[in-house]
Amino acid sequence: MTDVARRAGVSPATVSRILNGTAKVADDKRQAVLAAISELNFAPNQMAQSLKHGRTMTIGIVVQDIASPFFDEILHGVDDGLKGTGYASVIVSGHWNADEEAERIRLLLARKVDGIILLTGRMTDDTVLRFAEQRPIVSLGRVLQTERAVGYKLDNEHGAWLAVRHLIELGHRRIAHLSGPVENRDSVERLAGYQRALKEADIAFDPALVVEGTLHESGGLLAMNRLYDSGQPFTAVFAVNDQTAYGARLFLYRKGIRVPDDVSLVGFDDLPGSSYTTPPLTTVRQPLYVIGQTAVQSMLRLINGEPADGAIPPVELVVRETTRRSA
Amino acid sequence: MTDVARRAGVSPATVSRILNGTAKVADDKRQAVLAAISELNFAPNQMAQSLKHGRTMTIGIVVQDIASPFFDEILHGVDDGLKGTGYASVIVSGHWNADEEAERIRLLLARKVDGIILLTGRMTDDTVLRFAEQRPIVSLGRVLQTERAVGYKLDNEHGAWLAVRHLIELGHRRIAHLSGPVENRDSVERLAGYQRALKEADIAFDPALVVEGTLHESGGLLAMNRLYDSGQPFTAVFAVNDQTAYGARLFLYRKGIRVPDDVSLVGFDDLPGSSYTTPPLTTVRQPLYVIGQTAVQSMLRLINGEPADGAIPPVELVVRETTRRSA
DNA sequence: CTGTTAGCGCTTTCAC
DNA sequence: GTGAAAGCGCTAACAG
Repeated sequence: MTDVARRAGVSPATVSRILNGTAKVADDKRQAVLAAISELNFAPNQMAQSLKHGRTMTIGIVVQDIASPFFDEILHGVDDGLKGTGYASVIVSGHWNADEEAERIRLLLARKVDGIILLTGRMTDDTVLRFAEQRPIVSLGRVLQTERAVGYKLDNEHGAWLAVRHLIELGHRRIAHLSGPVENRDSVERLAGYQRALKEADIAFDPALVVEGTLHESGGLLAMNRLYDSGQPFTAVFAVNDQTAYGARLFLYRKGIRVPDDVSLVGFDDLPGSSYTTPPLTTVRQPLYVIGQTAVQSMLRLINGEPADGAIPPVELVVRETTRRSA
Repeated sequence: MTDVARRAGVSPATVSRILNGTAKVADDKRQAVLAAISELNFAPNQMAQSLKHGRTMTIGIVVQDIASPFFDEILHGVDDGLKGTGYASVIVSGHWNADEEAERIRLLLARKVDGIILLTGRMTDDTVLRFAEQRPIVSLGRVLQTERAVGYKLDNEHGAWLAVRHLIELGHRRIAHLSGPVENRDSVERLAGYQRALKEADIAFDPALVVEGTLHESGGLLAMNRLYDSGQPFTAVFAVNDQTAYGARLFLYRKGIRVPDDVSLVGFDDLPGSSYTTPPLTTVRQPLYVIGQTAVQSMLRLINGEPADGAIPPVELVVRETTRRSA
């Protein structure tokens, strides 16, 4: 910048003023500076600007798994939300581990990100709130509402209830559930929704019909395998998420059990791939992309000291082709 | 840091020395400083360090689509490769558009990233080389080998050849190809591999059997639809990538055409989801994860002024359950 | 309107 | 071994 100033015969301050439109500058000097800038191919050092201003124009995103279609779709929304704002994002992964998550957040804090978007995870709300003292935090998967932290929560219980009620309306009574790990909040909430739907239909809850998976395809396959081996009769399966459903689907295929002719299958998430499975998966849609966008908007408000609410569209049932009336 | 120094009764310089192990410090002072650090919950401002050192410990990653399983898997490798190196990544998307790509790179450059990893894209090699004058660049999908830039290239032609030869060995003669956009290098190389395999087997190339898709599921479905409507007989389909194959698979399902009983299907990429399609997809495996890791390692070498080669494992055919002997 | 000056938080000679 | 001082590239307050 000093070079530019010298070349244009002005002071660095003037160059700065022109760059930022901070004050009026005589036209001839402006031209000279602009010329010098392009000749020198100059671009301001954002790092120095950040040091000065105390803001890095960077926001940190904590996902749990960087190669998951679930987080991907949210990141897509985040990316689009950030577009044109001048902010960039640095993405780190907590790998579903509270300690690692905290570690990564400290990393982001050391980098002086202007805010942190936390996509689910295993940390306690207290820990999150403590971090929020340093930087504003927007978090998915928890209910938070302070000056420095807001949280969004999907209605997992309701979503699961929608899915199971759909199955019940189709005449199914023996409805199995491939659940997620008990440590996972979303999973237990979905289990609760499953149970409520059964109860409302006066169907007795049978623990033998609930098998725990891992939220991944492989876990879904294994869980389905165990359910099958248990010999329990069932005509429908509600999987805790789409990936679990994919795994279950494969097991069923291997056994020659047709979907939906022999058993109906419902997932949860509506991942992008779910409209292209064979057959396309009936599932509960989470507005992943919108969640990402909304999180960014809230973050921007928080950064500017404005209040942020946290309204996202509700979950909804998407009926495709893996469910049908019970024989 | 000044606070820490004051509290410990030493100079800021000493604190710095302890933090970085730059020089020997008396043990009592060291204890005092360490104590002060933890009492004040102090962490050095990376921004200031960067300003001083001229390196940000950040590397920029340019993908083309942030919600694609293909880039995701590479990013996964990148993320793991970065682990423990002190570097963080900022990911931006070029959306398969040369101008946008250049724009994003300029953004990264303004942020003073220490290097840029370019995952495919539409920019010319010349443009890349010009950017490489400013920061080291590792690029996927092009052949580059200079002091400041290295490139990796998958053997698309060979991969496609493997896929089609497999089909031919199974007795197929009428093998259709769902291709990608002609602007896409990878796609035309795969088309070339398809043609070479046919030629080697003395099967005449029939342009009517090649239909262009978009590299996405929807394009695969449409392309398959057009092929079907054309009335051309075929017993096997080689799709330019897995996503195209997924789309094709769905169309076939809708028409009641069985895979692999009625038609065989091969993809390209071996996305994580491809082992869980119904049935699991035969495809050409690209070592996506390893590519990501390798790119990081090369970047780190480049940054340190060391030479970097660019060796990645070869593509290989993964035979699963969508191909079978022609009737 | 514009130049001078100070300082963001850290590291690194250079003396002592 | 340790402190004082200068400086990374920029911006903002203060004079003029």
